[in-house]
Amino acid sequence: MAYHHGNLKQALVERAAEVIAERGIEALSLRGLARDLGVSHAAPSAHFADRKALLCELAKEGFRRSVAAMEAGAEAAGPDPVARYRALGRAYVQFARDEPSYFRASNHPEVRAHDDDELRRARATFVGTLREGIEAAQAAGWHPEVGLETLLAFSCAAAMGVAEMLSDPTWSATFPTDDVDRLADDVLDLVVHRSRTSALPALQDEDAAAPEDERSEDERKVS
Amino acid sequence: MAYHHGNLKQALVERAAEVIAERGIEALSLRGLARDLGVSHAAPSAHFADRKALLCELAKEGFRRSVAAMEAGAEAAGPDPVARYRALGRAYVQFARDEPSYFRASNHPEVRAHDDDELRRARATFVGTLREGIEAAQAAGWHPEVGLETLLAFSCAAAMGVAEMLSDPTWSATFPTDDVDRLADDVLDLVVHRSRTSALPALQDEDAAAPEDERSEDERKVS
DNA sequence: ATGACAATCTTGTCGCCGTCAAGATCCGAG
DNA sequence: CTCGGATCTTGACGGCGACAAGATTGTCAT
Repeated sequence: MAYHHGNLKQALVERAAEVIAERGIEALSLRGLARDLGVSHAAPSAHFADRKALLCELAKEGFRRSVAAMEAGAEAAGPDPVARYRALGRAYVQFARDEPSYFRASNHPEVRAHDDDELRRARATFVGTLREGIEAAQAAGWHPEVGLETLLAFSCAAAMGVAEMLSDPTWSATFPTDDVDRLADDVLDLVVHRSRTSALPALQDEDAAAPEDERSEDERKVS
Repeated sequence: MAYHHGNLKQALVERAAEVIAERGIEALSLRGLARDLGVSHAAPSAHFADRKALLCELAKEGFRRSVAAMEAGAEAAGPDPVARYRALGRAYVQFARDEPSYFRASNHPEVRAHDDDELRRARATFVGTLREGIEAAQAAGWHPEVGLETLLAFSCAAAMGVAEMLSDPTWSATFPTDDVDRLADDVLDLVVHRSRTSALPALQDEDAAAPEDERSEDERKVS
């Protein structure tokens, strides 16, 4: 058996993701990881100064992956800026459910409080991705009456909230929902909901770009 | 000095809230609390089986206080159901900023995973408060085109997200905002944003309960 | 080759913490 | 008055984070 593990750092991160997925962040311990990987109890300290540093690494990877997922989702959504913006949120929710470990690490309060430049940059990249999507959507007529910063805060809050709820079995149990995907889409529709001052053409409508007149739309309501 | 502390249980909860506010949930330890209160290291075990039970108690108290704050906020908002619904969210955000300890305890992932009937009931009461507000608002014409469960999930997610962001200095730092109250109100306006299919009369109007005619409303929009 | 050097890993230790067990003290019901 | 339950103390055990000192390995200049 080799004295050197070879790639202990990456192995630690990967095993940590497994442990978090199985038993939660609180159950994560450097000693436990070392035991799982067959190295001595202090081996991780060569790669991570402390427990927080490991979680921080997970969180950074989480931001990277979520940004990648969001950009891929936007790309798959086609050219319409509002559809792309909506796809950002959809991809983020999907990411939270696909990779709960990295998602939870990114949003854990203990990690949030951790002061780390690289982490801050990763978080800023994430927010920047959202911001670009909002700017493009707004330039296309989405919510022109609201400031960018307000839309950004709203989008972040909504994305976090929806992702948190739908990726957490405890919350899912509170809402009796069999089809989580459907619920996610319905909630996202509310988030993206066009403002009445918006000059956007309807999604599956051909045109009717009447900027101030929306009476025809009011008709088809309640059913 | 009395052998009995007198009201150790409540003292533990209160001191725990202080510690959380000062140094975060992770810095909370039963032994530390016992030290602060001048009792032996195992004294807390008479009132709380383990650390989770203490956090769980904090969380329950948090749900109670947030519900009380929300009901008070709704009461102060007057009779209009949509205004009352909006006040629920406003009060919850305010609660998160006024009592960060109880708020954080209620939403901490470690506590969420804790299986406790009383906690579940407290959480259900919280969700129920929101649900009633939504039902009333929807009965008054707010978002008639969306299902109640969808609106509930959206409201919960938005409330959580906004409260989480605006009560956390790390997130506040990401958005350069001098006036948090203003931002909270603007974001909440987006959450409550009337649907274009809504038959609601305007907020500060006297009556005009025309059920099918809302052209006059479209004129004076958001401002 | 060889020796310096940094990276990596091991072993040992310390103190804090959660948790359990056993016993002491207090208080009220009978 | 005594009995029992609630409350608190003392003591002990193991797990964990953190630090220090030393062993092992690969690299690189000489």
